[in-house]
Amino acid sequence: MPRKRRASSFDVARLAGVSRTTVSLVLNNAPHAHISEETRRRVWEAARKLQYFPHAAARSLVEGRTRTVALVWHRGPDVNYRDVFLPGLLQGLASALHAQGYSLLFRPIEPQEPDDVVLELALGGYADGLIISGPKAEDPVLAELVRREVPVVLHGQVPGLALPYVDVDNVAGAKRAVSHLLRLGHRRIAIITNARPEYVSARQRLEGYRLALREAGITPLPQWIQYGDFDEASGRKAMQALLEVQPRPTAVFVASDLVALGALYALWEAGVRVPQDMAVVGFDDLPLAAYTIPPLTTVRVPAWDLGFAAGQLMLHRLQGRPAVSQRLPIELVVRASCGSGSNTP
Amino acid sequence: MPRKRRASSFDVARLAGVSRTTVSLVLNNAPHAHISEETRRRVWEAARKLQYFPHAAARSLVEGRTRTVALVWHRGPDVNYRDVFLPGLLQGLASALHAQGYSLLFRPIEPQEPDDVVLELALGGYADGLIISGPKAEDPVLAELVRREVPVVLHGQVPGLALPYVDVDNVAGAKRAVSHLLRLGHRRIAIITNARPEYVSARQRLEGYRLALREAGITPLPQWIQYGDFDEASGRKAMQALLEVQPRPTAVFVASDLVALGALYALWEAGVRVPQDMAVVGFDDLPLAAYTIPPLTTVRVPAWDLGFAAGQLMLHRLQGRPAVSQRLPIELVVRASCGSGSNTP
DNA sequence: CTGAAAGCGCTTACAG
DNA sequence: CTGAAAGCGCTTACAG
Repeated sequence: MPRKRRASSFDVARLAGVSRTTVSLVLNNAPHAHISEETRRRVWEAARKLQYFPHAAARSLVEGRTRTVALVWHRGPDVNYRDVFLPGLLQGLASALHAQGYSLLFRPIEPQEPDDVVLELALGGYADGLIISGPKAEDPVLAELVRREVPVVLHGQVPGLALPYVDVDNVAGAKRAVSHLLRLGHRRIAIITNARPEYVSARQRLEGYRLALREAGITPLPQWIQYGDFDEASGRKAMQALLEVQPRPTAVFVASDLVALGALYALWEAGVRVPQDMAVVGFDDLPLAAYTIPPLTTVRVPAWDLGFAAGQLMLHRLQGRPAVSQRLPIELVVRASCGSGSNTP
Repeated sequence: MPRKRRASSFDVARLAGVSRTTVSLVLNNAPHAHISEETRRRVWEAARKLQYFPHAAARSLVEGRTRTVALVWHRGPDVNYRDVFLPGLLQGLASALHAQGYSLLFRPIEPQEPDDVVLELALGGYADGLIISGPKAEDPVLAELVRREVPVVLHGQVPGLALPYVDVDNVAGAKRAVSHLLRLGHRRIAIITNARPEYVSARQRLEGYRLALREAGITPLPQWIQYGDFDEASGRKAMQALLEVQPRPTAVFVASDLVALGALYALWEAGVRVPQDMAVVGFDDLPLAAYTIPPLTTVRVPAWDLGFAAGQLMLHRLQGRPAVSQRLPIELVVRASCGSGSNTP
């Protein structure tokens, strides 16, 4: 048995007593090849014995595809925020890809990197398709990729771009959260968004908030609407502003768990009890949400499912099947911070 | 300008009026090639104009290496725990690799997957080397990889294996945390480990705890030592046990922020004030540590640095340079939960 | 049912 | 200083 050198199809062919053609046909389960059971058995046995794996580069070269998909991870102002979802997203994505024999390349892009690097991923034969997370509408690379007919799936929506995407249903999620507060009897319900209004997700979650209030016949006061900026510090500041509003709101929908963490902190500092004096609902359902003080009622964002859906979408695109954008459904996780759940995580 | 078809070195050669050899020599900055400035300029110009990127598979095939490193991410009982560090680790790793033109393949391994898949990564030419996270000492794949001389770097130590690794200095970190509590005047200091004693990191952090106490002339009571199990629930349970101990400890070192989150929760439930009635120090410095109630004093684990160091180690190994294991230094981040920091995050 | 041969797109000795 | 040619390890028509 060879120790260092990897086995080639030639070695397998020799050991099995057949040609390299036959080895390839058997190992790839070629559909139209009529090969005897006995021959197949011998080839598989030889491959196993030699620990033979077809060389990826050789196969890529001849097949004209890499069976690899790249996740393009733009570093930007919201990267810490998205980082929380990266593990789930990556593992869901990998799961979809591996099921079809595809590999996953992870490619973070620093702000100062030239546009070329994304193009190179596709044109240099590093990946057959790109999953792009944190896309920007104005990004010229996106247009260039479309022009070169590179298969692309976006993680997060970009209005005005006809590219397939996966995302959660932000509007429905926010609406669900606020409806829950309304059902608990709250009328003065404020919002702290997850991000500044330039961000699509922030606008959509704000829209869900407005929709829920409108259905209840409530017009939110302008002071009820505060903008978060991805992190805990922004939530603390926004909550401090909210505490000044007269009459004080009795509930807040915070459209991000991280921002909500800062908001809870501000309430604790101010001696305002949650949920008695102020009910709080978050968005994301990070693992920590079950252990905030008190535990946070929140809207679950299924990171793994998003990754899996993105992978499926890409595989469909790569196989020429219709690739339709996915807006994944959300779910409200009721804990103690809204006043209707239990205090036990 | 071609739209769909990617340019090949042939296209570049024709446009620049030279041979494909010259194109390759120029674009790769071949050291011994004496080529006129004018020719170089023409080649670069043609490559730029055609958006030419050498085909990765073709290059891999001829060079006999992929310029790709795979991160092997074993899913196991501690995966949620390690997931918290994945974004930092990945991005640090990618940063080290990209600086040298290497790509990063992400490969999660599910528990039921056969051992072959890790071997295939190397023998099938998917990667030149493997970074293995969450390695197990008994893993037969590890031995096989060594036997086949596959370059491997471990994330986390495995005693008895002569493979290069990167890790934090768990002993020093724990010792530092406990020394801080001693300096604040605490004598009855308990510990909740990050994991069960089978885990190397749990044993090392416990050792740091013992070392610090010994230096202060204190012998810990057996009841002071509780084992966490990666998650918040285990921290809550361990803290509840600790609250029964008489006389009650005045401080706890919780060797994981996630576990500490559960411990803080148990203290809140029991009406025990932090830090007045019980000082708490964590380990990891997750982003949320600054916003627990009260903010958590903790030992920082530099995830990005660990990834970067792992990448560097691998590159050294791949270039035949000495690859020496790295134990990264730690740092104590003082906040409010220990009683000596400020309450402002 | 199986084999000999071409070719995927590069890099690299080797000639000139 | 530059070009013609071999070869990396596969897959796939094409013969037989």
